[in-house]
Amino acid sequence: MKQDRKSEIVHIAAQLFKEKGYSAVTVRDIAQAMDIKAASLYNHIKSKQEILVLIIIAIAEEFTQNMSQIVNSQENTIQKLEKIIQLHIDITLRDDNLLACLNNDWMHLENENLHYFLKMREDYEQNFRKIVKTGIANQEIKNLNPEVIIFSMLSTLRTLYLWYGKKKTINGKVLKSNMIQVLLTGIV
Amino acid sequence: MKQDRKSEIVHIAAQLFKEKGYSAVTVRDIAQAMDIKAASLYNHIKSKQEILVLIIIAIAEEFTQNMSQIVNSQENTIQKLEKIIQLHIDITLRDDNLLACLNNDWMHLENENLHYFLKMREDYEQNFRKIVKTGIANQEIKNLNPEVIIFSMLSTLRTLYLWYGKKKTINGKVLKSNMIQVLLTGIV
DNA sequence: ATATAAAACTAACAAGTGTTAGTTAAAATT
DNA sequence: AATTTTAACTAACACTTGTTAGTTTTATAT
Repeated sequence: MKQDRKSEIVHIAAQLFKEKGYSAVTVRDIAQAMDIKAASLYNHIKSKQEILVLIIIAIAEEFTQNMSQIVNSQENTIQKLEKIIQLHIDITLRDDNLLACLNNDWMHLENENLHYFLKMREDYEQNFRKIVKTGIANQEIKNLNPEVIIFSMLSTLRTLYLWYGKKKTINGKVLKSNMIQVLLTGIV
Repeated sequence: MKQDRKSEIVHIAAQLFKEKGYSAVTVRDIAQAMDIKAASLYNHIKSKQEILVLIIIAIAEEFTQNMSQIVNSQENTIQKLEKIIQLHIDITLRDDNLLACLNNDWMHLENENLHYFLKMREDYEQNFRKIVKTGIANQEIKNLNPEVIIFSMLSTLRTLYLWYGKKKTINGKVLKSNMIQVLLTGIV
């Protein structure tokens, strides 16, 4: 089936992009990794750029949609933050290569796709900010600079793929409970 | 003086590398940003690669040296962790472009420089690990998975430049105290 | 078995890559 | 003022880039 081969290209490309970045990976590199010639890729994809779009946009939409559900739910702030941690862990464990690519290569998206991505990213952070500020107002979390809180949590969650790549031993549940403790209740 | 022009190239290149990554920036891009022709760059530098080396290695050595002092000092674990936070904040506020480049483009270093960098990075993390494990043994910090603690702190500190780029308003001291609170004592 | 579609191939393109050679203008030193 | 050094320039190189055209092989459907 056609979709299979295309998806194969996307996943192999994502792995290469993770290692060297979008710009440093040539279509000939991707073809070689699939054991075909570069021109043959174009039976399945429209351009190198299309590969990048397929990698990034789907995952970005998944984050956006889940965040929207979380922020609109009836749970308290702590539960919402735990759900966010869970979301990042789930996607990282499932698709760490795609996620690496989203994190490192989004700026090579072009035109509408770049704008669409940036809009989603902005919305995501805005929702995060809303949760944190509500939590501070409710005295569910400490009255610290919300931007520092958001940035600290997000940078850890966003780069989880870096660390998961090395230590695939730890299982999802243990990871989640450790992350929640470290990120929410601190280490001291 | 010759060194001035060379350093100018390095800093302008670092800014471009931060925006698009090492591979996506051409020597013609760098030249244009300096308002000269690409070939003229080669009166000052040996190669594009040399620029990358100059950007990354000096800062990596600065981290290595400071970490070595911290780990060998007589202070307690909390004080050591605070010193590490301080170190990252100081370098970020001073050289955020160089730091961005170190974080994103280190994999484009070649041969000995790549190995040298990776060795420094490994040593840095090893020293961090030692501090954390000692802190757990002394019951100065909670008995959580040390890798999760290290990863969480490091990913926040390493990507500080991302966030500082947007909000240059916050001053160093306030930033430091907020970071210490968030990273060490948690938000709940 | 034959016709159709899918997916590989070879060959080539135009544009862009880092870099070198040789030359000229500007600055610093004698 | 003459000379040397520094740093810019133009022109070109060999190679790599993403992509297209046209063709052949492989798999699917009739």
